[in-house]
Amino acid sequence: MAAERYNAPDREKHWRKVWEDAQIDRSQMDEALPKYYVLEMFPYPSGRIHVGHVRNYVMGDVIARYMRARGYNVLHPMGWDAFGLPAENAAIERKVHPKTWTYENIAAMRSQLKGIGLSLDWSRELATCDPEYYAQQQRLFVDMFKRGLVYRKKSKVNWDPVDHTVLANEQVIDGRGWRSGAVVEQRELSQWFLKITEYADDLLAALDTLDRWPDKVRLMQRNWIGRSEGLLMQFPLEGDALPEGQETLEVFTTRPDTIFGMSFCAISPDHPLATALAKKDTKLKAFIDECHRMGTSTEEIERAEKQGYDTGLKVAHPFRKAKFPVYVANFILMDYGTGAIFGCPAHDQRDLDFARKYKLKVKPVVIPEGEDPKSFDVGSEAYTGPGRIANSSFLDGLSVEEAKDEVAKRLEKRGEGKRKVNYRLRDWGISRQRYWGCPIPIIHCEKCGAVPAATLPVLLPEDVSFDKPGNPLDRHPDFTHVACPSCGGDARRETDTMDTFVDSSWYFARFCSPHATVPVERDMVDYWLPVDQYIGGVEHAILHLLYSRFFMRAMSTTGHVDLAEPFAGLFTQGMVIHETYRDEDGKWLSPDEVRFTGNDASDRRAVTVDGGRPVTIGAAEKMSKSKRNTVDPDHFTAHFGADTARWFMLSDSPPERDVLWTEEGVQGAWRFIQRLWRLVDEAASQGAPLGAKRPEKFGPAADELRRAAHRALDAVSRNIQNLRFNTAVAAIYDLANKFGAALQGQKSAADEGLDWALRESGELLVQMFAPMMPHLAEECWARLGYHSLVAKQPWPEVEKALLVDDKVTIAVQVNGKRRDELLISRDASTADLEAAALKLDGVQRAIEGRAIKKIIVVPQRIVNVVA
RNA sequence: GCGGACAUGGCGGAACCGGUAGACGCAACGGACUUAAAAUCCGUUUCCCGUAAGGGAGUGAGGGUUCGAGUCCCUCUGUCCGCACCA
Repeated sequence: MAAERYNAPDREKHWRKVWEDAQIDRSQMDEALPKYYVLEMFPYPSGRIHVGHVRNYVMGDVIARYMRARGYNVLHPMGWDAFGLPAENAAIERKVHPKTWTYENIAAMRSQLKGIGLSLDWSRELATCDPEYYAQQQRLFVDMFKRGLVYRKKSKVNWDPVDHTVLANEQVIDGRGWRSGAVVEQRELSQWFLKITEYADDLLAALDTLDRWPDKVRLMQRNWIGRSEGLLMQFPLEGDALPEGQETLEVFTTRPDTIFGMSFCAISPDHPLATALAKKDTKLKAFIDECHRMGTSTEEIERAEKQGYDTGLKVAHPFRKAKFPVYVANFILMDYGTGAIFGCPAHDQRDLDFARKYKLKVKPVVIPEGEDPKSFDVGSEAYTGPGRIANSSFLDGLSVEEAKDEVAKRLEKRGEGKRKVNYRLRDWGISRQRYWGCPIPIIHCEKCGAVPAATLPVLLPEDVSFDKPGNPLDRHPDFTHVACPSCGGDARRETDTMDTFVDSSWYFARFCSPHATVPVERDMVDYWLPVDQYIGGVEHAILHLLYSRFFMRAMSTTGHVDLAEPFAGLFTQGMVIHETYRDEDGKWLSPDEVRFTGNDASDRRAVTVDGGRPVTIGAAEKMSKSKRNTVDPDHFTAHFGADTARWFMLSDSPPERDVLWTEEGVQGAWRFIQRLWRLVDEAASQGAPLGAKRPEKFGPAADELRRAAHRALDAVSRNIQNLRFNTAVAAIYDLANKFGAALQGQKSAADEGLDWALRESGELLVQMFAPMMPHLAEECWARLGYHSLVAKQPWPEVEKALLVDDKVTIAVQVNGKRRDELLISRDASTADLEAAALKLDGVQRAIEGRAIKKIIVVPQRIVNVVA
C-alpha cells in the first residue's frame, strides 16, 4: 500500500510546535557538559530574509543539531545588526521613523526565520538598536576611553554640499552624491578613533594560532595589517617658497637600497607641506582641490592616472651632490607612512608611471641575476625582484638586504634616518555623522575638553525629523545642550554616532548573557567563548573579523573578558546566485514574470508571462533587489516546505562556493523528500518491528545493506563535522538508492536478517538526515513507531567492523596506465599481488612480451608494472 | 593600481597523504506501468574509433618532477572577490 504524499507545509508546522513546547534549543550554562557555540553572522534587518540568509543559517543549524546529538551543550543564538544607513534612507524616502521601520522589519524577518525550523535559542535574541544593548556598548566605550584606547583626530570624509551630509564610499558615484548629484567634496572633521594599531603586532602574530580559519582569510588579514620594516629618512629641503619651520621632509621607505636610483620626492595632497605651499600658490591649491574630488577610497586613488604638481622645492640627496624636485602627487596616501616618499622609478611601478609621465630619470640600481648593469633597462615594467646593487657608489655589489642595512646604518649615524616598523593598518575611525546609530557618550566642554557622559545610557531621542538635510541630532536642542559632568558648566553633547561595525564587534559575547546589566557576565563568557564555529560571508573576511578580534583584546584590557580570539573556527560560505532576465527594453524581470519555451538545455529561451515578449536570459548573479532575481523564501516554503529549501541549499555545491538556485534543483530536492518518505514507510511495514531482537546471523543481502548504512553513517558524520554538506548529501542519496534496492530485493527473495537490517538502516538513514531535514525526520521517526523526538536522540554509533571489507579491488597499471583490475583479499602480501597482477589478461596484453623492469606495489591501492 | 581566490562531462560537483578521474545530483535519451498524462520504477550517458571484444584521448593552456599528477613545482590565460563611511 503506497503511502500518501508527504504534506510538508502542514507537517512542518506541527513539528515546529512540538519542538517549541519541548524547548529543544534552549541553552543553559552547565559546567558538567562540554559546550559548543555555533553562530552565524547576524543579519541586517532589511525587511525580508532572502535565500542567501537561509543558506547561512541552515549550515549553522545542521552543525547545532549534529553537535547536540553528539552530546554537547550547544549555544545557537540569533540577533539583529539593526543600526545603519538603510533605516535613515527609509525615513527620508518614506517618512517612516527609523525605529519603526527597523522593528517592523525585525518582526517580519523573525517570523520568516521561524518558518525554516532553525533550532535557535530565541530567548537570547537581541537587536543592536535596543537601548538594552547599546547602553552596554557605551559602557565599553567609556571604559576604553579611560584606558586610553580612544582618541580624537581630524580625518577626511566625503561631503555632499547639497544634502549637508557625509556620504559613504558607496554613496559616491563618479564623484557625485547618489541622491543630490552634487559634486562631492572632501572635508576634514574631528572624529573618534579606536587604537586598533596598539594591537597590530598581536593581531598579526595570533593569526598563526587560528588553525580552524581558512588560510585565505588569514592571508587577507595579514596583508591588511601590512607590517613592513623600513626607514624614516630626513631630506633637507630648499627653495624660495619653502614655508617656515619645514626645512626637512620626512619620508618612509621600505627600499632604502634604491636610494641611488631616486629621481624625485612626492608628497600627498594632504601633507602639511602641501597645505602650507598652497596658501601662496593658487595653481597648487587648484591641483589639490582637484585631487579632493577624487574620492577617499584607496582603490580610486591608486587607480587614477598618476598626476603631480611640481612645487619648485628641491631635496638634496643624502649621499650625492644632486638635487631632486618635490612633487605633490595624487597617488600618495597621507594615511600611510609619513605621506611622503622618495621615488625610485626603476623599482616601483607607481613611481615608474609617474616618472614616464613627467619625463624624470629612470636609473636601475638593482640588477637581476644574469643581467649586465650597463645594459639593463626596465622598459615599462619596474623591476621589484632580488638582485645585486649597481650604479650606487658604496652600495655596489651588495644584495638588496645588505644594501638596506648599510643605508640605514649610515643615516642613523648621521641622525637623518631611523628604522621603523610601519603598518598599513590604521586606527579605526568610528564617528558617523548620522542619527541611527549608537550615540557616542561624550560631552564637549570648553573648559574640560571631551568628557565621558556621567549618566548612561545616552538614549537616542525619538522626536526627530528627516525633512531637513543633515543629522537630526545636530538640531535637537534637548539632546545637544547639557551640563558638563565635570565642571557643571554649559557644554555640548557629541552628536556623532558609532560605526555599526562597533555593534557587531562584541554581539557574540553579549549572547552569553543577553539581558545582563553589565556588558558581559564573566562566568558566562568564560564558559561559552570562544565561538567554536562561526559562519558567514567572505565579504567580512577583513573588517568585521579584525574589529572583533581587536574588541576581544580591548575588552581584555578593560577587564571585561579574558580572551584574545573570539572565533576558534571560521567558515566563509558562498552566495546564492540566480539567472537574470531582461525584456527588450532592458528592464529587469523577476523569475515569476518569465516563461521558458526552449526544447532542451541547449535551446533555452524565454518569453514574458503576460504578453509573450522575448526575454534575454542573463548570467547568474548574486541575488539582488535591483536585478529582481531574488527568490522569496516564504512563497517557496508555503508550497514545498522548509526542508526542501534546506536540502537544496546543502546539496551539490560545496558550501564555500556560490550555489546556483534553479527550479530543477528545487524539484529534485522535493522529489527526494517524497522518496524518502515512501522508503521509510515501506521499511516500517516490511522491516522488523520496533525493538526486535538482533539476529545472530545475517545473509549476504542483509550484510551488504548494513555495510552500506554504516559506511554512509561514517561518511555523513565526518562530512558534517568538516562542513562538507554536499558530500554528506551525496552519501545519503547513495544509501537511499541502496536501501531502495534492498527493499525491492526483499520482495523477490528472503535473506536471513534482512528485515532487521532494513529497520536498522532505515532508522540510521532518518537520523543521518535529521540535522538537515529535521521536520521530515520527525515524521519518519514517528512512522517507524517511536513516540520520542529524533531531535533528542543521541547520534548513532558506527559499527567499525562493518567499514572494513575483506576483499578489495585494486587497479593494475602497466607503465602508469590502468590495464586491468584485481579483486583480492585485503591483506594479500606484496608477493601475492605481484603474482596475481602478472596473470591478468589485460596486463599480459599490455606488456606484449617485453621484459619487466620493476613492479611497484602499494598494498590495498595499486600495482604498477613497469615494462 | 594593490591584494586574494578559483578553473574537472551538457550542468552543479566528487576524488582521504601523489595511486582505478567523473561518486552523488540535475538535464537528456531509451524502456516499464497507464486509455492518457502526471507521479513512480528500470536502464544508458566524458569524447573519438569499433557491432563487439578492445583501443586512443582526456581535469583552462604550455612545460617540469615521479613508476604514477586533477592533486606537487614553474610560466601563461580566463573568471570572480576585497580595498577602511554598505552591512
